[in-house]
Amino acid sequence: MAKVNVGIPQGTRDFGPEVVRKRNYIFDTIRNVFELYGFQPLETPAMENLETLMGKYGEEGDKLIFKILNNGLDSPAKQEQAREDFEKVLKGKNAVGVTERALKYDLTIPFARYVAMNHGQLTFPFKRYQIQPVWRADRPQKGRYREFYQCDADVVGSNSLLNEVELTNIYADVFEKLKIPVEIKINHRKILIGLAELGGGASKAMDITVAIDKLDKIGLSKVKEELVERGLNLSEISTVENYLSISGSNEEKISQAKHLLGSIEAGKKGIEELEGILQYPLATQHADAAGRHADIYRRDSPLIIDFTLARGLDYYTGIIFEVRAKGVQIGSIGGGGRYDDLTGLFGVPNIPGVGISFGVDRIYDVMEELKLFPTGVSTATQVLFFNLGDKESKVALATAQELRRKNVRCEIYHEPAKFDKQFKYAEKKNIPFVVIIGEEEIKNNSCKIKNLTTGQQVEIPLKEISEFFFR
RNA sequence: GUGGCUGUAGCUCAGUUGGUUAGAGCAUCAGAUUGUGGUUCUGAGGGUCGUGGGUUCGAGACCCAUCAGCCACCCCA
Repeated sequence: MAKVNVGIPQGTRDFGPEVVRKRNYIFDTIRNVFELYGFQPLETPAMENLETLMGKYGEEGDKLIFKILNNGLDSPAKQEQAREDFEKVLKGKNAVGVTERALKYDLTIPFARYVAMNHGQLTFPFKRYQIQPVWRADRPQKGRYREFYQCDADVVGSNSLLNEVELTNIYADVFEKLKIPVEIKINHRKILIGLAELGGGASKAMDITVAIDKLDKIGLSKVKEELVERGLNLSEISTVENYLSISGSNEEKISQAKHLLGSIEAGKKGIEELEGILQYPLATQHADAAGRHADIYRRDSPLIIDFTLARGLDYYTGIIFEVRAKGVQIGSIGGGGRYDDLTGLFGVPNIPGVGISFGVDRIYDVMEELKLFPTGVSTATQVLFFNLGDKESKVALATAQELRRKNVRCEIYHEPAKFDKQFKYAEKKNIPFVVIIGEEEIKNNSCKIKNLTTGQQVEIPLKEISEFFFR
């Protein structure tokens, strides 16, 4: 075997036929739900102007943006400028002479850019969904890739809480359809701001959220250590500790939060909105024929208040979401939230929005780990026609065409071969039926159909074949 | 960006303190079987031991470098 010296960039992957089918199953499920809720599709370019992306994802985010080297840097006319700009790059600055485009980092900012560019033509509220790859120059590890797909749904141009309710319903709907047990955690940025005002002042908001976000990972005592490092005094820390000790059902959490933060304007507002969302029923778990699920559902609601939820993206200002799969050690498989004024960054103020995102690649990993893909997903061809010679294959081909016209997916074995081989081919490709048309069958005007799953075989008149597959 | 682990057949992995011609299972192909798969049996192909250097009489094993993959931190989907 020749040594192949080829590869693909770190953190990227090829997807073989089986994997593509499974991924499409996820994409289709999500897309259908988006459509059910009245969202419209949008696609934006793989790359954006660098300045569109820079400064939107926080300092860390900027470092993770894949930048594209300008073409023509070697042209003599530009060489001096290129050299000068490269010096800037070495100092950690951006220089348009070297790079002025970048691969998109998420779907939300390009969407905001689109809305800003087209706000004159759009009817608001504008509800769009978008399913496209994004790129991050992160170091790959479990559940983390450098190229991965996001599926976003956003509503812009409306302040109504009903949008948040609909989006949580989309989350619940999709994950129910995919059979992934999830927790949909919700929190509110204003509650975090309220906490900061109470414990250290608004300027400490970032320090506090960063620290408490780690609670479930590093534990309370380490969080307190980190708060000390970040310059909070003892009484401030004890305020934060009180906040973190909030527990119980959603209702209990709300009432404790009111007690602690209800006197602060921001906190009060945040709590009210969380309460507002929880008042709506989450209408995903449909009663089955016997009417079960109908009332146990409220207790099993995946919607859970988590006051430690912070989320990194700078632009969120209201409700924030994060979805985690139960029983799988992987990061979040979805996230989102409300932003007051994203398009303001592009010169068009006063268009608020709220959105959610699905991480398909992680959802795939979760479903693989929990073995949740339905068996039919990898069935491509439904019927294999055996090839038993020249004359026989002509009949087989004609019959296959008849079935194909009726949308049955068929193929004919590519050359005459022993039964053994043709059977094994069908097996390997997971084809459930084989049709045998040989000399005998042609004489009788019939065909044999064998179900490879059950092993049962029947002989029927050739002209009844399509009925067989539509019983 | 920081740290750790692992690279031996297509895949999963053995390989003794450094010692003859580097093994197994699975997979592939052929045959037993010229109209009935999944089971079984027989046989075959397939390796520059990630790459480059070093130590040694001798390296798959030890040392250094490098590349790749995985994992953790940071951050995130």
